[in-house]
Order: sequence, then structure tokens, then C-alpha cells
Amino acid sequence: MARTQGITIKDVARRAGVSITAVSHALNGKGTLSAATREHIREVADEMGYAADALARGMRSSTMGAVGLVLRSLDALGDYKPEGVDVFEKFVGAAASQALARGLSLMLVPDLTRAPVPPLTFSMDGYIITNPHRDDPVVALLDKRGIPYVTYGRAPGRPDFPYWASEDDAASARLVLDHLAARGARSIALVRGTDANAWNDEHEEAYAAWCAARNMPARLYELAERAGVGGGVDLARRITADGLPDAVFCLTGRHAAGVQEGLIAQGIAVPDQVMVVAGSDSEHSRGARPTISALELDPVGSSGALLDILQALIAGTEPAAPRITQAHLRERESTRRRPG
Amino acid sequence: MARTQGITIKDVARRAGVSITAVSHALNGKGTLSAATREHIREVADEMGYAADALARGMRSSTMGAVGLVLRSLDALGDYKPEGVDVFEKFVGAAASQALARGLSLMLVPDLTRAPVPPLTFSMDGYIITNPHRDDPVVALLDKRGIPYVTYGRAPGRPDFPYWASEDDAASARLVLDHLAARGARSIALVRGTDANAWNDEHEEAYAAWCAARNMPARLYELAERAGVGGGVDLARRITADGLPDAVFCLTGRHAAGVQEGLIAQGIAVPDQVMVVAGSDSEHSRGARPTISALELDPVGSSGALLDILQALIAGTEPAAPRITQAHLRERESTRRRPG
DNA sequence: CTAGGAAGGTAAAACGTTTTATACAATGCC
DNA sequence: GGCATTGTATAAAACGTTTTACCTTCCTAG
Repeated sequence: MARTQGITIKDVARRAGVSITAVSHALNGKGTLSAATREHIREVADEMGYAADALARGMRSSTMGAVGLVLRSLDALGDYKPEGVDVFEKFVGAAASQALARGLSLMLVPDLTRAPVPPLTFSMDGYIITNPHRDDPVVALLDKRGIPYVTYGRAPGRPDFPYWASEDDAASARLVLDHLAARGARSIALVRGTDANAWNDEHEEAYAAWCAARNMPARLYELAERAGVGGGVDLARRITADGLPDAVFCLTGRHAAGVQEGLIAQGIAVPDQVMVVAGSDSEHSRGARPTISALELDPVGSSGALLDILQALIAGTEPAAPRITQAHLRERESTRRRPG
Repeated sequence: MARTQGITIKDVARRAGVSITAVSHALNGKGTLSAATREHIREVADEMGYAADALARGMRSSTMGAVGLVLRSLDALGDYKPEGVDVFEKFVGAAASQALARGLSLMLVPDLTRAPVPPLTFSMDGYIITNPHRDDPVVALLDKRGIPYVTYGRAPGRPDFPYWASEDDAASARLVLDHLAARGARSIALVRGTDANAWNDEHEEAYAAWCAARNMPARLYELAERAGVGGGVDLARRITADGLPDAVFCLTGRHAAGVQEGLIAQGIAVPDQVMVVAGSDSEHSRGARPTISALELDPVGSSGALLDILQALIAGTEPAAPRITQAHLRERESTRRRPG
């Protein structure tokens, strides 16, 4: 298809009776044109409905006005299936609207390092990478190409890299733990995922510190992200075998739903005997019975912050980074203990 | 930022000791080069990790390898907030993975006609528009620009436009109605949205025909999409005031959740007195108690079909279109009648 | 009256490709 | 031996911008 039946800068120049340089300068506020000429050109351009071609503009080593989004955690899940991982679904929506508000396009790019790379991949102005792994090849690739990027969640193993934004994971963990402690929990188990990302690591660290400060034994379990609800059900058996804790804090919603289901199947009452909390809200925590208390992240705030940083990076100015947002605890039935 | 510290065709040409034309021809299988030269150039290019710049390639009136996705129904909701509208969340994910499988990038473009249009907007090879309205300005704009597009759901008021794919809405409606009739429903109310899109219109039409064929009175209600759960709760009062039907079929999940909530608040038993079905599955239908039976669409199949059609259109060949996929009914508690 | 700016404008190069037209051998034919 | 044909390769134009460097005028200060 002829991409180019559109109005070009040449058409505008001819119609306005000036050079194409004049048109470019008038429209971009550069050069030294008289106010009158400038105004005249603007009028003609408007009238003709002229809009500079992004490709041609991009070629001239300017920017594209588009950023890519890589959902790293989903890549880890194998198939690119966002279903049920609703943090990311929400994040995509939030990022798209935040990008639009800044006049940017958002391109979804599943895995930069996998075989058939979509053509525009390396022409993006920059990238947002959610939850990068330790030694993430996508990050390495962008570094090598010199393409600016920001990460949602700290890049593990790179304490020097400041261009990230995230909810305050340590604060989130304390929020949950304090909530449980206030409801009488003396022994709290943590179920983390196996991905080596900041999300898992920072929650674990904060949990360990919190337990240590209270002289409470730390009970840590690891469960692969892809094990899903079923993995949680199985894990519940191991947890009870180790001795019933007062509460279980699962970092992912599917694990929480599974663990709770497993506990209940063993005849254990939630929340009366054991309380359950999910570290990220999802349909699993909302749909379970009893409904599961969960941390609600701030995708709008976080994606907005990421785009701010990325825009500064692209513009070559030094951004204020990192930026921290706050998660909120949504209390549901799984931690609503009967009085007495 | 210099977009272009990458390897250019010139570098490859110099290294291989040939002209840039030769490189271009070798890599694109054009021209009349000897097999040996061709092979040699390919090797050098591979070794250097050369990949043609999509922008420069796009300029030469070739294609971009990228398509845009406009979620029309979300635009209609006012804010661009996909939360809770999980058909679209799933559709975005499915479309992204299907696009990748075809070597295409997917760009999210909120509303083409609203003020600050992202730069790349008009450089896309084509567009997918979900649920276009009657006289949709986005469609008009693409027509005017001569940009190919396909629609998820028929474009209302344009029976001649074949480039769409969708679940078979009429069949879906019959699936639900037959299901309800088999469980003893003699009177079924339909709650549709107010958007003038094919989704609403075709379900209504199939409903009317189905009722007429069975000599059953049609009871039609309209409720604005944006009224959400609350609107459903209110509507429940009107429905009962008109005389209790045996079942209510709501085209959106939020309406279904609201209507059910409103019925139960009036002391009406679901499913024993009234059954409830949602036309599209969402967290609202899954999370409600009782859980609500719902149609589960086929985002993977539909987005794949749409991309097939769009690719043909872009390539200039005549696609097989329209293409119809099938929804499935997921039975839940809201239609599980106690025996007897 | 002239040197030196400033003010207002433009021609042309550059960006990295693809494509069209052309050049140069070597071969085959009469 | 001249002439068309074939096989291989390249130069240059084109795509639509932005940017750099330059060119006129016109004014002002000395």
C-alpha cells in the first residue's frame, strides 16, 4: 500500500509560496523567520491538515515518539498469556493511557531476544521492562544497542542502576506483616516465587528483617511462579506438616488461592486458624472463598513515573530517579478474624 | 540520542567488498546476483548482526511490520481504563502474542481522533479496531487516510464491509437462550448496552428472533455500558416491577453482577427463582456469589483471524473474510438449578 | 560612504534503505 | 569480427524530513 498519499512538507511549501526549510522551521519553532511568515505557514499547514511523517522525522535522528513495553515476568511464564496475571494486564492499560497523556505511543514487544524480532524493535526511543531478572538478556541487549530503558522494579544485581520505579516492596511487606501481627499472628510463613527479580528478593529481605526484629522465626517457602494454583494446593500440605503458622503471606495471587484451598481441604479454618494474604491482587484473590486480603499495587502511578524517567532519559536530561510509589492493603475475609 | 550507532547497510557493503545495492538485493532475494556473492554477503551480514532499519525501510514506501490496535469500547467508557473489562485485557494479550507469531509489532493507540495523536499513528501498516460504532469517526479517518483496517465485530451500518472477524454473536445468544430454556425458563429478559455496535445489535436481533420463534414475549432492557454494576443494581428493581422473569441475560459482566446483586437484595433467589447469565465473562461474573454463568469468547482465535485478514489486506491480496469464531458457555452457579 | 551586523530566507546535505536504470564483461550467433 | 544476448554488479534517484551552511537585503555605526 502506498503509505504516502498524504500531504508532504513539499505540498505545504508550494502552497504557502516558501521553501520547505521555511515550513520545517515555522512548524518546529526553529530558525529565524518573521512572525508573519511563521503564522502564514502555520495557517496553510493547518488548513491542509499536514502532519509530519513520523518515519521521515525519525530517520533524521530525531525521536520516534514511541516506547516499547516488555513484560518480562510473562515471558518467564513460557507462553505469552496474560490471563489471570492481572497486575500486568492492568499495567499495560495504565501504561498505555499514561503514554498517550504524554504524546507517546506504546508498543508491546514480547521478548526482544527471541527469534523473529519485530522490525520496529530497535527503532523505539526507549523501553520499559517490567521485573527484569538477574543478568537479564533483554537488559543486556538494550545496553549493547545503546537504547535507553527503565525498569519496573529494581534491576537485581545492579544496585548502581537508578532508572527504575516501583512500589515500595519493603514497605508493602511490613504493611502486610504488621496487619497480621495486629490480628494476633505470632508465626508467619512467607511463600515467594523462584524468579530472581526484585519483587521476590525485596519482599523476602524485608520479611527476614521484620522477623528478626521481633525475634520471630522466619519460615520461608519457594514456589515456582508457573506452578500456579495447583502448586499452592500442594504446598499447603508441606506447610501444615511443618507445623501450622498463624498466617501465610504468598507473594502471588495464584499461590495464595492455592494455599488457602489446600488448607481448607485439610479442614483448617481461614481466617480463624490461619490467615492468608496475597502480595498482589488478582482475580484469584478476589474470587476465592473466603476472599483473600491482598496488596493492591499502583500501576497508574508507577507507569507514570517510569514514563517520566524514560522521557528525561530520551531527552538527554537527568531524571529524578528512582521513584517509589505505594501499595495499599485491601482487607478481605481471609484476615478478618472474628472478635474473640 | 543518536538512534543510529547500529550497523548500517553501508558497513556491511564495505566489509563484504560490494555495493550497498548488492547487500540489499542479497538480503531481500531481489536482483541478479550470483549465488556465491549472495551467500557471502549473507554471511558477512549475519556475522555483523546487521538488521535493516525499519524506519528507513518504511520510508521507501515499503511496510513497517507494525499494526495498531484501537480498543473502541474502552474509548467509549471515557477514561482509558481497561480494569474490569477483561475481554479487552485478554484481547490485547492475545493480539500481542498472535502479532508476534506473525512477525508483527502491535501498537496500542487509544483514540485516533482525539487531540494529541501519537506520531507513529499514521505510519502503521494497518489497524485492528475492536467493536466500532455506527458511523465511527475512527473508521472514517482510516478510510480517508487510505489505511487498511479490520474490525473485531462487524462494522454496524456497513453490511458491505467484509474485513472483520468475531465470535458468532447470534449463535452465542442462542446458546445461552437454549441453555436457559432447557432449565425451564419460559420468560427471559435481555439487558443490552447502549453503544451502537454489532455486539449489542446482533445479540438483540438473535434474541428477538428466538423469542418470536417460540412465541415467547421479548423483554428488552437497555443499560449504558458505563453505568456498571451500580446501574445493574438499579435496573433489577425495574425488572422485578415489570414482573419476575425466569432468567435475565445481560450482555456485559458488570451489568449481570449488578442485576444479580439487586435481585438478591430484594430477597429473590438465584438461580432458584431467577437465573442470570453474562454475555461476556469477567471478574464480575466469576467473583459474584452465586458465580455467574457466562459466555467465554475466543480472543486468541479472533485476533489471529483478524491479523490474517489484515496481513492479506496489507499485502494486497484478497483475504478470506469475514471469519467467524465460536464462544463457549461456561456454566456456573447462577444457572445451576436444584433438581426438583 | 563603507564595514559590519542583523534579519529573513533558502539550497543542499544527510538519515538508511529500496528500486530503477545502467554499465561492463563474457558468451553465443551468424 | 561485429552484434545481440546473458549474467553480474553498481550508481544514482527517491522516500520526507531536519539541519547546516550560506546568501541576500537592509540597517546602523563610524
